[in-house]
Amino acid sequence: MVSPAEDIRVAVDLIVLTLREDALSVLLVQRDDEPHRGAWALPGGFVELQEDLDEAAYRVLADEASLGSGAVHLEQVRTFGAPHRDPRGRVISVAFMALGADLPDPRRGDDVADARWWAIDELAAIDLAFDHADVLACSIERARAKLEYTTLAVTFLPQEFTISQLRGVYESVWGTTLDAGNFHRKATRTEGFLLDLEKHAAPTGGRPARLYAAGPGTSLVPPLLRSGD
Amino acid sequence: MVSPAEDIRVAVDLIVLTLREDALSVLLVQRDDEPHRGAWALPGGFVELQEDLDEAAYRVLADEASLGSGAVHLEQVRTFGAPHRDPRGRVISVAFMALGADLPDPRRGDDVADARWWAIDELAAIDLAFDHADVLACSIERARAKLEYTTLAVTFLPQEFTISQLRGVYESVWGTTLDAGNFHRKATRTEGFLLDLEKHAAPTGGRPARLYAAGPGTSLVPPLLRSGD
DNA sequence: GTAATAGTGTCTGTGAGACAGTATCGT
DNA sequence: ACGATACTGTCTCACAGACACTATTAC
Repeated sequence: MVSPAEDIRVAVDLIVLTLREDALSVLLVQRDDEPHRGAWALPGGFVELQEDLDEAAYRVLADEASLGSGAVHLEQVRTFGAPHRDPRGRVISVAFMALGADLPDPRRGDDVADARWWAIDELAAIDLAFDHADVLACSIERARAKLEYTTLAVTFLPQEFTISQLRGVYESVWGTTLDAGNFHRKATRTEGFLLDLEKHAAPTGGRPARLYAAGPGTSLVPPLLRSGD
Repeated sequence: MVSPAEDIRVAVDLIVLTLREDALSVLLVQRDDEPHRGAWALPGGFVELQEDLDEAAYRVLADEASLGSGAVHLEQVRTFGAPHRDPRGRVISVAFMALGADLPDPRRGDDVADARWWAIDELAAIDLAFDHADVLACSIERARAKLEYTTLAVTFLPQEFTISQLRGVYESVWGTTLDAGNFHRKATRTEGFLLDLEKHAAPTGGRPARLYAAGPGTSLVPPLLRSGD
């Protein structure tokens, strides 16, 4: 069977999300080549022949963001393949979302003029390269939705955390405020969500908060809905 | 920029789901070529150079299932790209789920020995080609989950339908039984789900059922959870 | 009338949201 | 003492599930 698609190339694009000072932020790189030279874009790269899709994503994560695979939760979002999304030719891109706690400032990679974290709210002002604004919007909506019915929020936090910090994740990602008391009850009473470490954090001007770690569960039943919006 | 991925080919695979005699069923084709000659597989095909991914999916749908784009709801599921999933070489496949009402029996296409509907429950007995069992399982789980929080169930029904038929969709796809009275109340009182046509179906041995059409809403708030399972 | 299917009412338990109250720290 | 943060109790409303009841057809 002869392939009619020999000139299609396959890439992965990464939407690396973290919380920086309570703001949901994404890692962008400034392009050093045409097309879109000087524009900000999602980190990405072509898939190699002997490499699975998520291996490619991990490789790009290491190359362009100096992040090891242990630091993040990686998840496929969607594949984007409009014929002219890349002016160089036909490129189909598999978008991966990477969520991590307190990720470091990026070091500069190849083909890249600069790399930095952007708060989501800052991005209304700038134009992203290619269709990356769509890809990003799709991923952020996915992340927001998955906080509702999975335990994904803990991936934004260090190994040990307090309920207040966990609530802060929900508030920052959703852009809402939540009732502290009701959230506390809901989080602590949901089976499998949290592991009580039976110790306390250093106090920060009030009663010291109990420390928790991520529990064994991955889904939240019943879900934690952002109903009030 | 030289691509290191010139030999990767991109395909779409289709998971065409419908209800046949109250059984969730999928369209499979029997391969007429190596590899996996004689095995049953999901319909699929390579993406052409000037064609968007969903255009490719619609084309395959027309070629291998004689289904027009109006008849189905098409939705991207996930992309599968393990290096040796296809023994002929590196093939990355974007999986699309197509849901439709009462779809016709397929006519035979090219490269295909046979094509028919299989009830999901029959598939435990047979081995699908490539990684298509994984692809199918992933899609069915997606469909089951989306019935909970979207109005997707109506895509399995004709334009005009009764509440009983709608409940039948949920029962068939989830493999559960639901309380008729509670379901009726829930479905009719969820804003945007249904459009009351203010007429009745021909009776079938009992009180004639009111007819409804799909409403304008796409998401179900609050969701219709398969909690009892 | 009976059987069958459609649709409503009613009760009960669970849980979310509002918000008041208690606990434990620093100063 | 007081302010600040962490938790807990209580009330109310909405809704899911169980299930009894009424409605409208065919026979």
